[in-house]
Amino acid sequence: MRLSKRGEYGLRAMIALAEPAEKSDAPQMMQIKEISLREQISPKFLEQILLTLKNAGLLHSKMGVGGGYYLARSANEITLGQIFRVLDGPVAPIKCVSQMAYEPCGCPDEQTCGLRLAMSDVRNAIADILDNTSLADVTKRQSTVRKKLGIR
Amino acid sequence: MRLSKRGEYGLRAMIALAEPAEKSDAPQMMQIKEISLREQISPKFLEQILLTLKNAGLLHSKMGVGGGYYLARSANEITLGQIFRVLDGPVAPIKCVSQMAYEPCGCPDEQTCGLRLAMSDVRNAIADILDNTSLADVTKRQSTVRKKLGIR
DNA sequence: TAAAAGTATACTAGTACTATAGACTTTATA
DNA sequence: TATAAAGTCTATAGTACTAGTATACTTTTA
Repeated sequence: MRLSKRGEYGLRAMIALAEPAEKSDAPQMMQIKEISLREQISPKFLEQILLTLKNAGLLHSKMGVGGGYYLARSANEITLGQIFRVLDGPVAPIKCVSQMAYEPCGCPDEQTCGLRLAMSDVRNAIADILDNTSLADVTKRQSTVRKKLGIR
Repeated sequence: MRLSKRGEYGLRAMIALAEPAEKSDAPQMMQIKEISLREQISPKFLEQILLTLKNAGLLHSKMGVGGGYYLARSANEITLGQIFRVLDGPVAPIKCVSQMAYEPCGCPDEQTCGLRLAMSDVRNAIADILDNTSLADVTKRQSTVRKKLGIR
């Protein structure tokens, strides 16, 4: 049940972009280099990932000097589920329970397949979290934890 | 978030072995060939999978003529989580939230890493289902569905 | 017009996945 | 006691995927 590096890096980058800049509440524009440095990700690899996210409509970019990437929508309108699916594909552990990419899995009778029933529960549990957690939720939670620990 | 074929086949096989035989309530002994035929799995591949499950202590076997595989414990003492972990490894989507195979994931500060907090929720949701669903639960649910649909 | 920054593809080394093959061991039974 | 049925064990092969590099190109600003 693994999140790929692409997925991990993409999620980290999106969270970084969702963090409000110091003193300001506006989401920031950041450059590949900035993010790659801060999150310790190979800049060339990150480049690909951000491009994918951009082509999927989750990021916008500005080319040229002083350019960079920024969120296409506000942080509370982008969910972890959206990002995950772009980079890592369907959430479902097995195709026959996928909402976004259903395919029969070859069991004799799908309706009564016990594995399918159980995996369907798993899919729903994962999707429930990922689709109901926005980037804003994540950054909010981060700063709550920081405050509680007295950090920064 | 995918279940591998090994995991899928292994789970299917274990469920098949947990289904009580006709008229009897005792869990059955089945041969590789039987299971592979019934579940449409390459017998040689299934062989490996069952061996792994046996070496992990979830199955017992009888060699020689009239031999086969049978569950090492009763169906309500074997959970989907146990089977999953043997065949597909840790449940956690990212190593830094794994209970069974923790490893740092390289974020600057683990305590306040937003991705980690979210993925921890996901891990717990998956583990909660997998570790609290026994083979007996699965077969019970299967037969309930069958009854409701008036099948068999 | 030069440099900064994103865009787009192609490529590659390594690893994991999904099997397949073959030789070996154990057991029942004719 | 020989034979066949059945599990055991290890090696290997083809393919796909992963993670990352490389390179050439376009856009924008100063």
